[in-house]
Amino acid sequence: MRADARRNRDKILEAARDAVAERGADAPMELIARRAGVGVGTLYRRFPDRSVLLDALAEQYVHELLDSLDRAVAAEPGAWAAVRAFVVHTVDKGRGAIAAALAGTTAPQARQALVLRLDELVRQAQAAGAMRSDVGVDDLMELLSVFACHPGVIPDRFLPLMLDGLEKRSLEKAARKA
Amino acid sequence: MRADARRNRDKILEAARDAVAERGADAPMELIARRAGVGVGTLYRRFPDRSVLLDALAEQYVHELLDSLDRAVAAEPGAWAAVRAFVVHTVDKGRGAIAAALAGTTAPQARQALVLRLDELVRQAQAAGAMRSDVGVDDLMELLSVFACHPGVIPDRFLPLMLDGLEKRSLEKAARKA
DNA sequence: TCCTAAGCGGAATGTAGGCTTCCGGTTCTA
DNA sequence: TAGAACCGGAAGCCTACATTCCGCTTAGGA
Repeated sequence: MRADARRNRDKILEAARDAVAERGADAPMELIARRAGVGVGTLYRRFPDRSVLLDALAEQYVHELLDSLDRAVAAEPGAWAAVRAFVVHTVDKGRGAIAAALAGTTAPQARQALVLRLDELVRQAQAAGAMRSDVGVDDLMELLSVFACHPGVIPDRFLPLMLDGLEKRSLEKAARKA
Repeated sequence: MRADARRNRDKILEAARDAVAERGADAPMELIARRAGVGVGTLYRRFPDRSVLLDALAEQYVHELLDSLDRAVAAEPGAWAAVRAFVVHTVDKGRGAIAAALAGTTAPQARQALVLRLDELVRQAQAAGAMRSDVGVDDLMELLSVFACHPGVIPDRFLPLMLDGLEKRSLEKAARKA
């Protein structure tokens, strides 16, 4: 693969990510091409159809989430803190719409890895008594999707509330204050 | 207006409500007509363009919400209980997508009435110390929209959590248990 | 019962937005 | 410097809708 071709491939992937985040999984191919500063022809040569592009995107994204999760685990003192940090970071980055758009559809094996890793962490947090135990990974994944679909005011206002709801200690803390 | 014409008008409104709930504000006119068991021509004679139909829908819906709110106030013992019941009922009925789709767009005066009424109730609940005071009507309306957009598992799992988060007493209750 | 204005259905038309292909020109790189 | 790999984007095709139009049907008053 020629150097310029690889460069274009990367630009396309980046543009696609933005476009999909904004307009959903059926963002126009032409829009993606324009944003990448590339002709549609180039886009189609590299990704013969939309699903190929989407797959590539999903895989890339899930890997980033995995990295982000690892970083959270390394940086935070406990399992619950790591979960919390991961959720906040993911929602903040605001690219979650991709995850939402692609949720069940693509890159199932990569997604699975993420889910397993997160599940492990959730169980730890719950075992440590730091997190409500009537909520599971699947709930968390859905939560991410929802917040991802409503960028802006919704996450800002409700994410902390939601996280408080998931945390056990905060309940005690709040009550102690009252 | 002839009797059959009125009958059709009602059928159209009902079909439109379903269609908009499922497919958003730009649900195909033809779909609406088919569901109403009516030709497109009939639809267009009654509602010259989409916006007229949407307005009628929004007005009808907001009035229902107002009724529902009044009923909740009459049936429940306190302001917070009424707010809670209203939210649950609205999300359950699952037609909230209409509200979401139409949110800022239409029937502003009717919507305003609902917001005022709900605001009053929220303030009461907060004054009585039953509800978190860092959340307002606007937040509540947005919350409704979000849950409305994600029918199914999301509301089922998270609405109670969210409501717990909004309630003050539940915090104390939970802590007491722990 | 009969008449006719009010209604009705749905084919036909017009339009917009997108997908994909194709090919003449351009750019790497061996 | 040859030529294989690449590029851009115009062109054609297609799907999905909105909206109009008109010949047929029907409610409901005289």
